Amino acid sequence: MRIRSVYQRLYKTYGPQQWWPADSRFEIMVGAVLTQNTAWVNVERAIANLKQASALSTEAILDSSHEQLAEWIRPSGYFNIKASRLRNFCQWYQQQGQYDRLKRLKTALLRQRLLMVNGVGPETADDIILYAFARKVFVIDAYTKRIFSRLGLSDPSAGYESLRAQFEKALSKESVKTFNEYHALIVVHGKDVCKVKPRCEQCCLARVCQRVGLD
DNA sequence: ACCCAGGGTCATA
DNA sequence: TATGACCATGGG
Repeated sequence: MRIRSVYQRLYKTYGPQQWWPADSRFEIMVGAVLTQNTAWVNVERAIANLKQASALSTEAILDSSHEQLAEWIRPSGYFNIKASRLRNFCQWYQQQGQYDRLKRLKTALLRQRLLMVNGVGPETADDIILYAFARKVFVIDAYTKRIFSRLGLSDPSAGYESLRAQFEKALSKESVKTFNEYHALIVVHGKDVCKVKPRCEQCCLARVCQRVGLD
C-alpha cells in the first residue's frame, strides 16, 4: 500500500502538525461546523467572538437568539445557515448527554448519530470523531481526493465512503495519532503541492509526486 | 474583478 | 445516483 508511504514522506518533510488547534473538545466541534467550505482564519475570528461573549458553550448558544448567534459567527461566512447548524448540533449534543455519555458509544454508532444532525455531513462528523473523540476514522477532504486521484492511487469518481474505507484499511494497524497527523498534513500542506483546483494535471501531478516521493 | 477556502442540504432529472 | 443552486465572509 502506498497510502502509508505517502504519509511517511509527508511526516518526514513537514513534521507533526499538533491538531486540532483548540482549547477544548467543544471548541473542536464548533470549529468543525464553522469551517465548512471556509478559510480557517475566518473561523478563528468567529470563535474569538464566541469566547469574548462567553458564548462558547452549549447553554450559551442554545440561549442566544438566531440573530445574536449569527452576528457572533459572521466572519466565518454562511452565518445564517451555520447559526442553525450550530444550534442543531448543540441541541443534539445536550440531548445525547454530551461527551461523557457519547464517548461510551462505539465509533460506528457515534458516527451514525452525528450524521443525524442537520448540518453535520460525513466530513464534519469525521472531524469530530477523530479530533474530539480520538477515534480511528480517516477524514476525506477535497485535497485528499484530488491528490490521491492525481497520484493514480484512487479512482477520481470514488465517493467519500469508498475512499474512507480504502484509507482505513491501509492504516488499520496505525494509531489514532497517525490518523490525526495524516489528515492534518494533507490539509495544511495539500495546497502546497497543488495550489489551484483547475486542471494543470501534468504540473500538479509532477509536484505531488516530487513532494511525496513517488516516481 | 475573479477565485477559493479545513462542506452540506435540498430540489431536480 | 448525480449534478446544480444556494449559502456569504475575507484574503490573494
